[in-house]
Amino acid sequence: MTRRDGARTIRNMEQFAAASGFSRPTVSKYFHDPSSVRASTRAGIEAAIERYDYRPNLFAMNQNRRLTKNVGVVVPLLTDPFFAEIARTIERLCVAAGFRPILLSSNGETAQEAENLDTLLSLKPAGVLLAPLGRSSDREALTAFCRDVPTVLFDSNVEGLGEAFVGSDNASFIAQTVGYLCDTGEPPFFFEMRHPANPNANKRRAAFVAEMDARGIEPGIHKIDGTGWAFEEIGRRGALAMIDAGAMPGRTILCSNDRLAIGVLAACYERGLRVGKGTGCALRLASNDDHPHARYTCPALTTAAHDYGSVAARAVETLFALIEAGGRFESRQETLFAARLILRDSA
Amino acid sequence: MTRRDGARTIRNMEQFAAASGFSRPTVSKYFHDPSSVRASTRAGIEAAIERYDYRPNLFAMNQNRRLTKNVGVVVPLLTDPFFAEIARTIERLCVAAGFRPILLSSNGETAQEAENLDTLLSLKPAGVLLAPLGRSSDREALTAFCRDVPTVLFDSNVEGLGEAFVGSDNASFIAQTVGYLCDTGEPPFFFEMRHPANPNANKRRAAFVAEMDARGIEPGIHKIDGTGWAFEEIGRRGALAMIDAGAMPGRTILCSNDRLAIGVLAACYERGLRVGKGTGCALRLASNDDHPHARYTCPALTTAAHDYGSVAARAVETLFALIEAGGRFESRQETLFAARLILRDSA
DNA sequence: GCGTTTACTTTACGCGCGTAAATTTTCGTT
DNA sequence: AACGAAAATTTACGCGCGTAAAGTAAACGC
Repeated sequence: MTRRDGARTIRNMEQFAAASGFSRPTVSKYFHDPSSVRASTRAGIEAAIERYDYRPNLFAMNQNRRLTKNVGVVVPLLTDPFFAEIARTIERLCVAAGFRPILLSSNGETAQEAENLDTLLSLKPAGVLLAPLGRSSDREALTAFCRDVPTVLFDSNVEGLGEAFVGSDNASFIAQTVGYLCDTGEPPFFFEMRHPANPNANKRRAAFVAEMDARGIEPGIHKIDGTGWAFEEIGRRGALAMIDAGAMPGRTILCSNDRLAIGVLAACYERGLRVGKGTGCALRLASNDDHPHARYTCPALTTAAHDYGSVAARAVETLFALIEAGGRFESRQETLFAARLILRDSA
Repeated sequence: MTRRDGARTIRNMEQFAAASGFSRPTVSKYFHDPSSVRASTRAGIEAAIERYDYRPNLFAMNQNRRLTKNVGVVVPLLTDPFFAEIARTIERLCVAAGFRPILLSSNGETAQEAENLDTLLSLKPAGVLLAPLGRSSDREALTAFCRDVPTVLFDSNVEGLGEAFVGSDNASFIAQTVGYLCDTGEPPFFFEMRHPANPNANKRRAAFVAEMDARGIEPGIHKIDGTGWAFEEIGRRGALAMIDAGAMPGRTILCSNDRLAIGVLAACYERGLRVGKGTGCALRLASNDDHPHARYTCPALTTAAHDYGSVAARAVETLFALIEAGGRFESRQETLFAARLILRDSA
């Protein structure tokens, strides 16, 4: 016997209703929406819940419901603290709104992402918040999923997918970092992966080129090899190769994202290159994202910060609006939040 | 209408059984355990699954099952990459064994941990892998939960709770780091939080004292203030205070864990103290855990590594054995894995 | 070829709850 | 006090599947 039931006398809603002195349909209605019953009734039922510690069977509840109170949350990589943090915020907001968030990570793998959507499908979620892998997503699978489930994309946009997108304005990130770097010294060159997994990376590169063009400066870009999601290691190796080959295009680096920058910092340290804005420093390094760890690198990373809270809040709000609208919007909404420049010691 | 069903003709197992040419009970049996039907039958059903893309309703399946194929995985803080990584490994193993892992984070909060267990309870899991908060856990709630659900603890042990514990041998961590530091230079002093949230911290301190005693050296311990799970910031502030007060008991630091060490490194950098084993270095710093980030600190962190893989694998194995044993072991099993010393540049 | 085991089918019931329709009770209002 | 609206109750059925029992068909050993 796996489960060892105590002396819990109440086994189902029928018995609970009898014990609490109300009818089962009324109790059912209460559980569906407590505010749908009279205050006195509500108080009575809640007292009975307290007394008997009863909660309806989750599986039976959802079986006959067309849409459940489940909300799927899919992130590309949960071991990345950035996504862990935003997921945590989203979860909180969902719970506060009476929904049950189900957090899934795609672990950077196409197959896992598709599998996650498959899992969600069988959980009949009221809606899904999806941060797609991006380039390596199975577009067909995602499209099919979005046809069946009200979905709001966040973090990474995939054109036309889902009913809405909420994310950060990559141009704003680049404008601020480039602006700061140019105003305080030598213009930066852009450091990124040759084949970035994330669509934001492409937007950032384009924004960088545009921003430099607008300033009449030739945009320098250094592309490094490597695939996958181990960005720190990719950044480190790319930086080591660049340094050792004497191929550094300048002395001010703007990394596409913080995780790459963390790797670059490690490489610089290994090669004895001091990073920072002081006189004894060999180069300046700035980046984008304000990764939870950016505060604790050596030196602390100057970076453009996502508006975490706003992105998470708006994504959740949008999903709820979508659910109430019946799962479809007139047109696909895109919301972008501006970055906030965080000045630290690296540049 | 939220869900927009395509032309899927098969709506339930009845229809699927008819279409596949087998009876519903046989199909039901197949889904419960594919190996329980004849190979030819299995092939036929699988062909039909392929053709009709049918999957049984999750909620209806679990409603009448005493124990589901769900397995709960609860970690104290998912934004900590250490837990994210171990959770990822555990999830993989569960899926491979045909179980459905449900990952929940307690976010460092007592109430959230209790809530997670409550959520799991309603999901009728076959078993649960629980890494408790430790000191701040609601012991009563955990005890009640373990009475109802087969539970294996991991990472943090709580005496007497759950049917088994799988974790790392803190004494082995300390023995290796202390041994190395003592053999290669000045003996270390121990750097830790005054009121650590995690029980492993207490074991490590005790092991440190014992190890130093065994070597006939007075064990120096520096305790810092701070509560919560923002260890990097706590470590940083503690180190800044220590440095600025000139209260550093020595020039070799052994941190209780890597996240504190990361904060200490940041503080040292801010104060211009070079960390490492070279001649120009002001102090050496070693730590415990081999946090995913330890490779990318500046300098890279010398640390004692958890045997991630073994802990995860054994925890999962133990849980499956527990489930097969009917949810109870004769006696509470405790399995500890030794640490592996990772030499990098910080000491 | 027989008997035996194993696998499958038929039949039937139950799980716990959603939910609709019709009826009765309760409440707030004039 | 009377009345209409709101809320609760009664009754009844369905969801999709688990699962037990009894009977039938297929596979196996010798």
